[in-house]
Amino acid sequence: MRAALSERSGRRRRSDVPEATVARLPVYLRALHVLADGGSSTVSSEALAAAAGVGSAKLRKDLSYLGSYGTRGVGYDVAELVLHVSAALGLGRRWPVVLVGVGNLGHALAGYGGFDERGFCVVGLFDVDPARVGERVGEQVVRHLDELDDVVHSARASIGVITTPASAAQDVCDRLVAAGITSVLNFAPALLQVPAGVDVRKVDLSNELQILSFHEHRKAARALTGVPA
Amino acid sequence: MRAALSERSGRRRRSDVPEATVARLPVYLRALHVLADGGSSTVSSEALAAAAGVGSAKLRKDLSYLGSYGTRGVGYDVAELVLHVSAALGLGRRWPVVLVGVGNLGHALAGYGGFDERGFCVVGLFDVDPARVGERVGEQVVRHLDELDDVVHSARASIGVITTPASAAQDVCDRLVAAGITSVLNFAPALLQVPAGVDVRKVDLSNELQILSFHEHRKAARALTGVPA
DNA sequence: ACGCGCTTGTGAACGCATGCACGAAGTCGA
DNA sequence: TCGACTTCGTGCATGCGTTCACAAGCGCGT
Ligand SMILES: NC(=O)c1ccc[n+]([C@@H]2O[C@H](COP(=O)([O-])OP(=O)(O)OC[C@H]3O[C@@H](n4cnc5c(N)ncnc54)[C@H](O)[C@@H]3O)[C@@H](O)[C@H]2O)c1
Ligand SMILES: NC(=O)c1ccc[n+]([C@@H]2O[C@H](COP(=O)([O-])OP(=O)(O)OC[C@H]3O[C@@H](n4cnc5c(N)ncnc54)[C@H](O)[C@@H]3O)[C@@H](O)[C@H]2O)c1
Repeated sequence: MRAALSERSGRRRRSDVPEATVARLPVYLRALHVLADGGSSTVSSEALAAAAGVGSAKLRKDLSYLGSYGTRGVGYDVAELVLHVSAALGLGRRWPVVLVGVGNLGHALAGYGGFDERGFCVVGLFDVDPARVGERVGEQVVRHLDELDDVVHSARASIGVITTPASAAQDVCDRLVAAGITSVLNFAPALLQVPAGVDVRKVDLSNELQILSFHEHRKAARALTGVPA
Repeated sequence: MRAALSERSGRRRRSDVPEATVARLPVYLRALHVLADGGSSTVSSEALAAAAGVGSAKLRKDLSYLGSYGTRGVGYDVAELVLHVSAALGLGRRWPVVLVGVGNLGHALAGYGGFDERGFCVVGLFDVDPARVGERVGEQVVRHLDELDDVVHSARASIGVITTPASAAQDVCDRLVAAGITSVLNFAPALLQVPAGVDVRKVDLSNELQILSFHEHRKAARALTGVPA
């Protein structure tokens, strides 16, 4: 019998949190903040799970990847858990974010206060349209895209948001990566090509609507054929 | 061939498409449109998969849930596949959509032309703020929320979008459901409670950023400790 | 001090999704 | 007409994620 706990690839290490769990941590964190504001000092996995809209077993397993921060027979200390989840998400610091494409959607995002409340702050707005450059949006002034490198470097930003038309998205993405950005949130309906080490998340509102229409379609079909109540 | 297809529960029926596949169909559809605009009349699973950013085996399996619309040795007919995928997504018709909460984000969505291009049309904008009601946004005039029932009923809308503050989201959702809406796209950071038969999809931009910051955090930690190369 | 009830943390079973590998089926050229 | 080549459709194995169920652990009341 050879080394039982091999650290061969494939084995899950201590600090290795499953992606599905990572995607739920922000939900838990928000639920915890609501509970904290409501005056709760401790919370059971059952109650927190209900507040987050998941099963309690799933919640416990998710939190167990971060460590053993609960007390058996009691539950979790809300304030303490907020700290641990925040730490896991890297929210111990405030992340500078740059946004490119200050159009319809970019304006809404730039003026949104919710980001600052959750650990992010916009340090730069960029566009190429001369009519946009110089415009004041929120606490920032829209800069020309050519200034991207300077701002990213001086603010040490590593997160970028793309709200340009799809046709410009890949080019903008390349410039973001060249400037040092290593995480991209993309609202344009385009598939971005990035080098290894750079993360991309895509938010596509049309996709969401089409997924809904798929289910609507099935509901309507089912109402006619299968189950007439 | 005998009818060996039992319709036992648990068996996957013909029209039963896995949820993960449904979520990718809009991506394929968009890629197909790009290819069609580019002049391609047929496309192989390999090429379409590359355009959609997935593996070719996954793409073929996904499409196989809709039927056998490919030609071995050739590939898929682009125009034909567009029709089949559109049909599966229920895009044979144009879906009327109502939007509640014409603030920062609501304005951006209401003025967005991309929805109309993809099978949806906004048939009503609603708010409770007297200052907003009456304002012209895009091709619509903002109505008071009290008119929701009338509009939903007369336009036969079944899809609703919520862009109100989180505190009002559940109340607005209840009113949407009461008016007859059976699919909700929610941008407010709140967990919505809905009766069975109503679908909800949530889009939370802060969550997306926090997921990115998790990975950024790990990258930074790894750069210091593990792999200095 | 001690047992009782409550809740966590986790091993194990299960189910879904992904990736591989290949037979089936169609096209194209000779 | 036929054979070789191309690509689809899919059974199968693998891995990931979810759910179940329960022992371990902690606080509290007696
Ligand atoms: N508006 C919405 O509600 C909405 C909804 C879903 C998706 N989207 C997507 O978000 C993106 C932006 O949408 P929008 O409505 O804000 O469009 P928009 O045209 O109003 O804004 C786009 C902005 O990007 C700028 N831009 C263009 N090319 C650029 C470049 N190369 N570098 C920097 N900036 C550049 C333009 O000057 C403009 O200000 C689009 O891809 C759209 O499909 C928007
Ligand atoms: N703006 C953004 O970029 C952004 C980003 C992420 C999330 N969000 C979320 O989207 C939602 C809207 O954001 P926003 O920036 O547009 O806020 P906003 O305050 O600009 O707009 C909210 C609108 O909803 C209306 N409203 C309030 N209560 C209502 C009710 N009961 N019925 C109908 N309408 C009502 C208000 O009158 C206002 O017009 C919020 O939940 C926010 O957290 C916004």
